[in-house]
Amino acid sequence: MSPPDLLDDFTGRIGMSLQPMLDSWHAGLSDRIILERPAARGHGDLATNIAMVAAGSAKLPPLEIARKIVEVLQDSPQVMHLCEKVEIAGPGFINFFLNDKAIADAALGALAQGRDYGSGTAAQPESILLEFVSANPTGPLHVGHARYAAYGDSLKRILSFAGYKVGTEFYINDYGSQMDIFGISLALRYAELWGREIRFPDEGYQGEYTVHIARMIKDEIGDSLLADTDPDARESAIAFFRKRGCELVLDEVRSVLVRFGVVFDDWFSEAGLYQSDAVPNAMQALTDAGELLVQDGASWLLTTRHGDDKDRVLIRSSGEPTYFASDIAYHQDKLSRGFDRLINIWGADHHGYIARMKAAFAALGHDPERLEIIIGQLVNVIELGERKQMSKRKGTMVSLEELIDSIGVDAARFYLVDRSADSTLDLDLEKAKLKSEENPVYYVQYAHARICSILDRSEETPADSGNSTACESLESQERELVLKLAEFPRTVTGAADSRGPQRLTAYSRELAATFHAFYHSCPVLKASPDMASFRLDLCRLTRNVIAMCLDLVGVEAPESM
RNA sequence: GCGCCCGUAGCUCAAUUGGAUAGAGCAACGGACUUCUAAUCCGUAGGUUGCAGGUUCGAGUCCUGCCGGGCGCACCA
Repeated sequence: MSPPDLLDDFTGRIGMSLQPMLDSWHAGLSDRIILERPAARGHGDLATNIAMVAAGSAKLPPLEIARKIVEVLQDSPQVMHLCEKVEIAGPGFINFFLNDKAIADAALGALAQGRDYGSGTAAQPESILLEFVSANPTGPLHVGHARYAAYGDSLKRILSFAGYKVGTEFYINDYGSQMDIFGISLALRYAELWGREIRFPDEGYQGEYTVHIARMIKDEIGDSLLADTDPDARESAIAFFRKRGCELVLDEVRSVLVRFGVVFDDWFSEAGLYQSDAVPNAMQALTDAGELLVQDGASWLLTTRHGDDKDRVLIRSSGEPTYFASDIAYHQDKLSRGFDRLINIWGADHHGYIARMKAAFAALGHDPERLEIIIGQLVNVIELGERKQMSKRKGTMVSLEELIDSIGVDAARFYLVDRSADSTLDLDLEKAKLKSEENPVYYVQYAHARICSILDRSEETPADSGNSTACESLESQERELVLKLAEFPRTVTGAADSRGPQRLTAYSRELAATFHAFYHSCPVLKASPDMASFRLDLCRLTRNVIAMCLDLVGVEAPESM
């Protein structure tokens, strides 16, 4: 159990001092009552809206409540010994001006926690299965997948840091008609490599990459399947190309993701579901629950009972199960593995699928709340000022590989995760290349490198960390830095709860800016010995927090630049 | 037509889940390197948060209706 950080500690002290009075007003300490850093400097270091919130149940004007609260706080040593002064402002805010000693102590307390500072804040540390990317294995990943990979992986890191137990999974859609088309496309490319005339079907995968894959297969098997690749090719040959092509694509997908810093705990094959009884079992469970209806020769899941706008086919009249059928079986499997919550990250083009999936959960007797679907908006590629539709089939796309090659992993990940997932992202690769040196990631990394350089030049060793005596008097930039550092635990909580990694990149920029300002006005190594020692501790803490922020979004924290 | 997402500074985006005077970066302008990393800092300028109502002590944030953009609405996956 790590000690509470500055904000939590102070909140606790206020709460304890005010409890009796709040009880008498039947107000309680609801989560609407917040302690936060006010935007304006003149409003103190910390502020609370408690008087305004309590006004409702106390049936008194906010300002009057605020006066009574401040009276009580003035008599509370545990609050006042941290404060310079307390004042009432605006419609009833109570503003706290902390004394320098309290601020300096907070920094040393945070530093003492090392890599645990800000971690383990989850209110209920549930176990979560996070599924993302899950691209069809019919070609390389593109920048759209890159966005989900960066977002999902950052979310995994953040949730884990916050104390959740998180598993990540890539669902391989290696079954169904798209795979058949992929197999046929490869067979045709293969024949083409042997000099045969081919006519490529419109719905085939025409991207250049199919040639490379076909060549790899050709090198493996020679001409042994050539006779089978005519327009009326034998099913077994198609099956071979489908399977081998899928394996080769997955090898590439896996390795480019590793390069991108994204490693999945599990890869789950849809085709594998069909090698077990998972799908029939799920159908049976739905039949037993009376949720299935046979009509027009097909089996329908009555999802309208659970809020969907139309019922959905699970088994076609041909007897073939739909994608939805195997997806239900897949989610049954996920639940059977004991997760409290399933989070799926889907592209915006799948949002229409949410209602039916949740309905299936309800039909199986599960609480749909356990399934959380995050919709990530799409990435548009801009070329010569024009929006281009990305299509794997036509081969018109910017691959993750190209993105990494042109701007690097750090800039790419920071850029992709630096904006909320629910706004569409336009990516102009040429512009991104030109502008990559303006990427804010370097601003943050530079602060880290700067600190490392200072620590490197100082006489102190890592063993001196945290041994400074708290300063009695601080410069304003020192106060700002500590207060900014004090926001880190809440930033992590906010990022985890709102599933918003961009909170961390935004925070890391603010922290870097605060540090750079501190750097310019507060010399570290040239200060008097006591002061130098304290400032070195501030540097260590800042370095740790920046490194944690960057790590939480999968970006390196370099020691020099 | 119905559903989901978005609309904030010239551009790209934030905004502590409803808090006080809406903030950063880029672009523009003016300053600071014989100094612990100038990939930095300090300052100036830039806004009716798409529009109109509503809810309340308080709205960029919540509700309703418009306008504009994106994405969906299969016995495809």
